[in-house]
Amino acid sequence: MTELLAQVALDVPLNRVFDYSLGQHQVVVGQRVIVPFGPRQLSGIVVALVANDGQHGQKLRSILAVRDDLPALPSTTLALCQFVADYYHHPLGAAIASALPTVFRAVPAFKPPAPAVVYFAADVPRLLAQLSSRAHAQVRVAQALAQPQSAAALRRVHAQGVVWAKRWAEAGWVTVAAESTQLAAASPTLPLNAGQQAAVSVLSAARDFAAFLLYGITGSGKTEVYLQTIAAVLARGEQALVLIPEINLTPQLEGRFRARFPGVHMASLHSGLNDTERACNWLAALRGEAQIVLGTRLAVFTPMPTLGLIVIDEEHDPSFKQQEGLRYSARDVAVYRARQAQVPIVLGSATPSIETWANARAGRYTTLALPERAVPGAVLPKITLLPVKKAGLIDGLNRMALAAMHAALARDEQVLVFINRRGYSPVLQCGECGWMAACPHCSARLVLHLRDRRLRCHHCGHEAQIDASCPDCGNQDLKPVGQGTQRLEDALAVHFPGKRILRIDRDSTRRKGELDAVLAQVHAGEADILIGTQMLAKGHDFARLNLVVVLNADTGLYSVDFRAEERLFALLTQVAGRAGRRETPGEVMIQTAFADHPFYHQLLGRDYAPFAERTWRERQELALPPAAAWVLFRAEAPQAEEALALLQQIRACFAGLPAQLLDGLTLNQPVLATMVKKAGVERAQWLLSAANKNQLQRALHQAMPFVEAIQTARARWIVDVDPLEV
DNA sequence: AGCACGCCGACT
DNA sequence: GTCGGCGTGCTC
Repeated sequence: MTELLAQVALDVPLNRVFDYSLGQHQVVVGQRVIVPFGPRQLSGIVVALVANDGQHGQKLRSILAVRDDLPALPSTTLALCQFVADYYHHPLGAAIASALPTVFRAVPAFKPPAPAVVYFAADVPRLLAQLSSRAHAQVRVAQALAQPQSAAALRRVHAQGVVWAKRWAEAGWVTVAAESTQLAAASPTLPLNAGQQAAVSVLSAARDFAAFLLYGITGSGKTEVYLQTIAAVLARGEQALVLIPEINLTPQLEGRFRARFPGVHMASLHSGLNDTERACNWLAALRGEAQIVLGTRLAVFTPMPTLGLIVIDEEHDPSFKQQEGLRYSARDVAVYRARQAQVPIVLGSATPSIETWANARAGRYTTLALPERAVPGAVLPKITLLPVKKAGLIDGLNRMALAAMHAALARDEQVLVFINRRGYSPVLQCGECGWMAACPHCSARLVLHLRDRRLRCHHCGHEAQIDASCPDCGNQDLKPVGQGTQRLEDALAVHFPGKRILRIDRDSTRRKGELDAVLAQVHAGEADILIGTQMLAKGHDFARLNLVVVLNADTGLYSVDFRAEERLFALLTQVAGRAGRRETPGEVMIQTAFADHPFYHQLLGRDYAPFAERTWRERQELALPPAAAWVLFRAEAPQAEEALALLQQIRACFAGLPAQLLDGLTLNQPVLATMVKKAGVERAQWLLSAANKNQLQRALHQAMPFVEAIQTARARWIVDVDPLEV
């Protein structure tokens, strides 16, 4: 009988698995094990059991422990991780690690907390009769038990509250019950318009794999379509996986789902949860107890034994692509997973990514259009373009924008001014010689933050004193150039005396909970003018807000990044969605120097389709994704030359491929990164372009072993398949 | 990625 | 004389 070895995937940056003898342990594939690894111990997942062919000799070590805090991962989850590892050219162990909650990556066994319970005394007088009337604290706790009380609530009544309640429970005077989900009445199912009805019918009927683009303008009621489709999935006894962007309005959407499905076990998986909550929710999904899983991109890996539907809301959102480590696209992984699990997937957006658009127009995805707003009579906000002429601007604002703001404020409405630049001004410049304050660690300007009288680098966090005079020529006249949120706040305070101005950016909402507090202030009507960055673009629904002014939209046009226009369209559509969500029509004023650009023509047309079509044609003409497949190698080193040299070596690994694999590939030259120096290291990148993803993957699979074998002293590289930002 | 081993500067 | 800097080498 041959001895079996466990192949264990470990979260180390080595592209292989490690073999261990089983020792005395019973081991199955998918199980979590603790193994010795050099001088330390690591947690890993058994990915295969193979016969020992004796090739390891004395090197073979034995599994130290099998953890039963986690059921063996299903083979489908392992297969999904294997696909992700192969496609993104990342070690399997790292892929599995990113699929697991953090507690299952650590060596100690995870101990789930005791389920939350409530204490309750059905007969308080009988309980009180047992107590000495002089035991005032006990009496207070007993009286509180007339209502069901959580342990935390009892502790607030008295430090010993829980201890006493447990004692009384043993004596039978108090009952202990699981903290049941509040069985409130379900929020009503909303009536559907024709488009929504058609979408729900098609989606509810779909079995097996099918991909749908739910293409609905802002306010067209996509969420209601998800909810009613999910209701059908739950009725079949299947689980639904809902992926949402990484933004701070997860609680709102979660609330809406919970309200609709009050008795349904819903597990959320997002950054707002602590490690324990996340592990518990994840386990509930794995055991099939959680019927709905709602989470950000990391939730795409959650094992779900009876998965019946995947929903990706705001599928165009860049946060679905992980920007470090394993650089996966949760949207693309989700489509693969839907195919693997033979279930339908819905990608919803008002402004679909061009990738999804191309899939839809090629017939790979079925388009379900929601052309009308869900609330009858609700109108789209009016969009006006305002010219930016240096002479015509007052503190960066067009006269008409100022006039519209005055009018809106006079009607007691709120105004949102959207500016995508934090700080006071983005540049501090010498009026004499042109010197500008620059970061010593990055090839970037320092941003002037006048509030705390500091210069700050937005890329590495470096801070510096404001120079009294120009370090180059000694001139005392250093001027802030350009406008940020702080400077705008100062300017608006002068223009609108007495109005309450609230600035909402990363500087003003740095600490946890601060943003929620500020938003609550807005909802309570404690602000007249809101100044916001990107943060405010998404989701927030302010009732009294009808005017939105966008200041520096143009930075998205004529950008080096070919996806900038696409992002700007999505952003402005979302910003416009902030205005006039109720009965009053909203107004959006966009200050631009390029009013003639086809982009604005199409934005004003309020129809994404012509923009998407033009963009898709351009991508085809220029062979840009998704009309081509890209992989980007990034390298960093103390000196840019070393990074470039490493990229040349990587390039050589591809240049040496056989001719039939080179066909359709474009091997560009390594170039310096847009921001060469960042946080003290110098960076360069090399782009490899292929006619399609298959060709790219074939070349990568041939060449990557050679790339991984490159020995470098000081330079590091990473690979980014389907990069979002170039 | 960690962590150990291994050879050169400023301290009790 | 040692404490400790981080270069490079290995992990079944």
